[in-house]
Amino acid sequence: MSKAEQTKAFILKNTAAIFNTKGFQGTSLSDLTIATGLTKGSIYGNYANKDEVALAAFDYNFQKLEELFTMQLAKHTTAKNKILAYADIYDGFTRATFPEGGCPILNTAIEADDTHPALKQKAAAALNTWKNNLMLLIEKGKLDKEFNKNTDAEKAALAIIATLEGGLMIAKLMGKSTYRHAIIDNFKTMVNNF
Amino acid sequence: MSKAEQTKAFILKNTAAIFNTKGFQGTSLSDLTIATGLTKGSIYGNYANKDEVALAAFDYNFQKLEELFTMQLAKHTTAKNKILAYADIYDGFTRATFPEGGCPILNTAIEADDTHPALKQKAAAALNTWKNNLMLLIEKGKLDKEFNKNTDAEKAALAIIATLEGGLMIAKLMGKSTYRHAIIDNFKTMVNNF
DNA sequence: CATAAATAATACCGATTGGTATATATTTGC
DNA sequence: GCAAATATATACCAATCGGTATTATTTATG
Repeated sequence: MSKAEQTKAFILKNTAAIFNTKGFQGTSLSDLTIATGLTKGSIYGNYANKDEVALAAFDYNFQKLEELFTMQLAKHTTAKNKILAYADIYDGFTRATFPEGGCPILNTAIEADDTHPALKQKAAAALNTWKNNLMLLIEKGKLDKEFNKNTDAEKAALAIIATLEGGLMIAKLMGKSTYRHAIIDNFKTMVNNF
Repeated sequence: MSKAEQTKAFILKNTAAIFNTKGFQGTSLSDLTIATGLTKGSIYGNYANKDEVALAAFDYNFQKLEELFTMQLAKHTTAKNKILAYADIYDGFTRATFPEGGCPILNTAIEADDTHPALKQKAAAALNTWKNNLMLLIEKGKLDKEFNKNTDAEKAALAIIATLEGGLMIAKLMGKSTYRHAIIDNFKTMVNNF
């Protein structure tokens, strides 16, 4: 890895969480220089502008999320249990393993949908990836007789994402663990009914 | 209504949608002067600072949302049908009746949860109001034998909000009407199982 | 109609914004 | 180990940020 590649990675590692917490608009160039210890000149030597850093930061954050998903899902063998594992992941969004600032897809979707087409597209692509992975799991579950053969995989995948993201928003906003548990319970019931 | 009260209302009417679309950080004082045709001096004569305008704008947006809810729910008599009416409201979030920029609770929750305690608190209070209204409806539905007497009203209310808000995010991000319909279908199924 | 009080416009403030041209280090290949 | 290429820091830019003191203009009142 060349020096430039190292620095680019170093910048992402130290700023991705800031973008996910403060948002694109809320993150300033000086936030980036403070977090990295680098100067503006150095950052702009590696990225063309703030947009490029933000887009790369989104990729970084989404990749971390995917790694977390992969790791947690690997603990289970059946399709249904793998899907139920999302409950544990989102239930534990306060833990260090979960990206700081919450779900990057949700955060980016809400901030960028009316203001930043490039970021919006990134979020949309990420959500689509997630949806497709869920659909594959659901189809597998149908083959293994864990889910009803009449279950619409796409519909189910979208319902899962909506429940998790909406639930995450509520849990983070209200800070009540009873709410979080209630939502998780409902999620499990839903999955068990597929 | 005094001149000052008129101007304050005028400012809100012309800027609330901007805050809901661009967010608090994304909305500048000059956005406000352009949208109102007033000068900075005039705006700061009616509001102490940008925060005060933003907080009032949230109240304005949430009130509009409540009016929309009230109007649509009034079209139905039974508790279950009133709850199902939320599907139509959120399904039609692209229509002029729905606040421009999406759901103010969702938008504010995501932007402010880690950055702006006062706005976060407004969003939390709004969500709590909504949750309580839903719980009353669910309890009524239980009395009227529309819902199972074992249904946990709070759990059900939280599930409704999570599904709607998560679904709204997906629908707005992806822009696919089939996704929107799939989420609405799932919502209806969920409510029918309460 | 005159006057006082309330409201809005003007003109300004320092700080910060994202961004760049240039100079200085630091790597890298030979 | 020395050049050439690369990477980082310095110093600067105009524009905009949120905010304010002061002046001008309305508006209400006696």
